[in-house]
Amino acid sequence: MMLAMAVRLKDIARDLGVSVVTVSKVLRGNSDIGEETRKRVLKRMKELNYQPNMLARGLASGKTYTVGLVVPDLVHPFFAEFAKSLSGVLRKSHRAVILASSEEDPEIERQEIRTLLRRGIDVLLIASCQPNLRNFYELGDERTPYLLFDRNFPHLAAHFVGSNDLMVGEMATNHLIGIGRKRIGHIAGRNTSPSYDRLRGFRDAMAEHRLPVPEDYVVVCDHMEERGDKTGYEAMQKLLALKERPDAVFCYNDMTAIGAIAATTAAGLRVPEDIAIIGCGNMPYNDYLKVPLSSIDHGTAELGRIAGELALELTSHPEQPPKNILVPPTLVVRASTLPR
Amino acid sequence: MMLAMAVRLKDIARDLGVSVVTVSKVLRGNSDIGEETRKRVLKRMKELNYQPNMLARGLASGKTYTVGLVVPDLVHPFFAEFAKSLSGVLRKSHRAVILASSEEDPEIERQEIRTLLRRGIDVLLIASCQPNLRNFYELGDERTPYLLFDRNFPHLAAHFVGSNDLMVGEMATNHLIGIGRKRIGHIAGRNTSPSYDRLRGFRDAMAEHRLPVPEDYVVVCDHMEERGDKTGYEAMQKLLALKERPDAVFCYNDMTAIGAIAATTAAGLRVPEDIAIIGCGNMPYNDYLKVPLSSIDHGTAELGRIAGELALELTSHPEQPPKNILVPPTLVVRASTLPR
DNA sequence: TTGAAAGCGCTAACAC
DNA sequence: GTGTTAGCGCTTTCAA
Repeated sequence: MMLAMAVRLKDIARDLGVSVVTVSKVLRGNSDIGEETRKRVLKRMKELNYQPNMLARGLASGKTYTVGLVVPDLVHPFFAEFAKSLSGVLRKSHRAVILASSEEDPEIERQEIRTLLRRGIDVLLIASCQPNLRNFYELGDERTPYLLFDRNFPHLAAHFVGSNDLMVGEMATNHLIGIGRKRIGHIAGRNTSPSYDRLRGFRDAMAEHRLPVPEDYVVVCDHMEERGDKTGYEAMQKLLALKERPDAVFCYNDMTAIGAIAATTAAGLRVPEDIAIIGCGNMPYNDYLKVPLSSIDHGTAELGRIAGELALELTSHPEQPPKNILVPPTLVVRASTLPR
Repeated sequence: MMLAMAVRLKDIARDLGVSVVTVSKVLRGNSDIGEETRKRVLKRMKELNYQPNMLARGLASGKTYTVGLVVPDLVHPFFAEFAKSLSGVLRKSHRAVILASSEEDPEIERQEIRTLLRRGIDVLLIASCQPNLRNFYELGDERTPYLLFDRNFPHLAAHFVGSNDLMVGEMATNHLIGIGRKRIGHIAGRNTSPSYDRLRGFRDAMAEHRLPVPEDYVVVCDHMEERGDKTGYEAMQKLLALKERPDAVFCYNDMTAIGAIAATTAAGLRVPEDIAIIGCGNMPYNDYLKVPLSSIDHGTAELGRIAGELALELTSHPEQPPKNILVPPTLVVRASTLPR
């Protein structure tokens, strides 16, 4: 088989007796080209199956048609689905996604951001695992626009796309109150805006119904994402050990809730009769669990779509005031929070 | 705040009164540079936080330090975990991953392969959703080495990394036989090498124990990945409708098995007492299901690691005879296949 | 040990 | 409409 070297604009120009610039203009749909020339060029391009070299184009034009994506953990269904939805949007606009996983490690995140910038991405999307803003100073020095998702930094004037986590907390809590529970606990995350906001939503809803939240009814944990079931199990044990234990618990995410349910049944109690439990994320397997798990769905695919569209907009109009897009969540009720 | 333009080799060269070439050599650790010069250059690079422009480097050298990854569905935990593990390996070697999702659509896959090649990746990793070899002809024309994973094409002399799916089928089936089952069915996939191989393993194991496999005991399905639970549910209904229904079923993957269990219990039968069911993939939530699900674990993280290492090797030695690396699976027993 | 020259494949600005 | 010139930031080759 003939192994053809990659075809270049130069080859087409030579074949047709025109200049490289003319060919380049046709390629980019530039209008100041004669109809006849355009046809000949396009024909030859097709014949040779010409594929533009994006490195060269990027170097010359400063636009790479590439988007950088940094997630804390690709295995977490939320980030996987977000990435999938995002890449679908970008594919339609002929953008590629360079993927980086920070493994919830700020130092790796920092390194990955650097690597991405070196590659000349047009825009960066990041769900940062930083507890502070350090990694963003580096970004501040660049002209590359960026967009936060899932995890916000209110003090950073940056674009953000995420679920409305205040509503998540309120919605979950109001649902538990609505099925007649009064002693409601919360297994919370740490150091991320969804953690803060869901907790705040929880407190707001409780306050509104004049229900007390004893200090030890809120268990704050690390590692909600990676081994959430273990985290949830241990957190729930603390709640069960309280003198007056809760009759309902709102868990930061579904895996934590699964662990919490396991701890509850291991202690000889029933879900939802003794303790109702709700999670967040609405994982596809929630229906098939030992106790089908109620959850707050934050519309992951839509988040990915919106983030993709905003990212595209930023590539053409980088200098615009920060947008803050919050997608409202929805409640999905299953057996784990059925009324008594 | 000072917004610095990106630092270039030229800037460092000017500051130090040396040539760009000298700086470039220091950057790449070239040995023919004086110790004194090297130190000065490195110092200045650090001071200015120099980051090489990978586009320019790629264009000039032909090496991009970038790997292309094409998966059929990023949301499937197997591909998500594979991608995570792979990107971990590549990060340590300062390679980036460009991610493309084919959505199980051969035409999208074809487009994505083209896009990746335009970007000058050093090596391509792909779990192809093609039923045939069409998309690979394009690859054959290029000098970019590529490596198949998860899904093999035996007639294509290409590198492959995957689980030993023949063993997967045998292991699952032997386990079901080992707990005393004799009428064993299989819910199978279509058009992919894991489907063929698991089916073959199933048949081999049955034949070895002189157990019959009636034709309608093998239900071949599409869409095992995306909505596997629905697929499994419907396939299981067919098996349940048989005059002599199976007393055990080996399902292509865990989601299918979950659907199969749902269909079984919906029909008023018990798992595992009436029908034992085993899946494949060993998803993290298998422990928490209504019926904890036995499964074959194919060591996804290790597959990703191995694929990453082979990919790196291919970037330095592209022309080597195709390797075929099969990782042996392991059996994980849970309640869904406990002996009566 | 260092650097000048050439070029990777493309685009931007401007002349014709 | 089309082409010329210049250059993106880096590497490669080869001469000094």
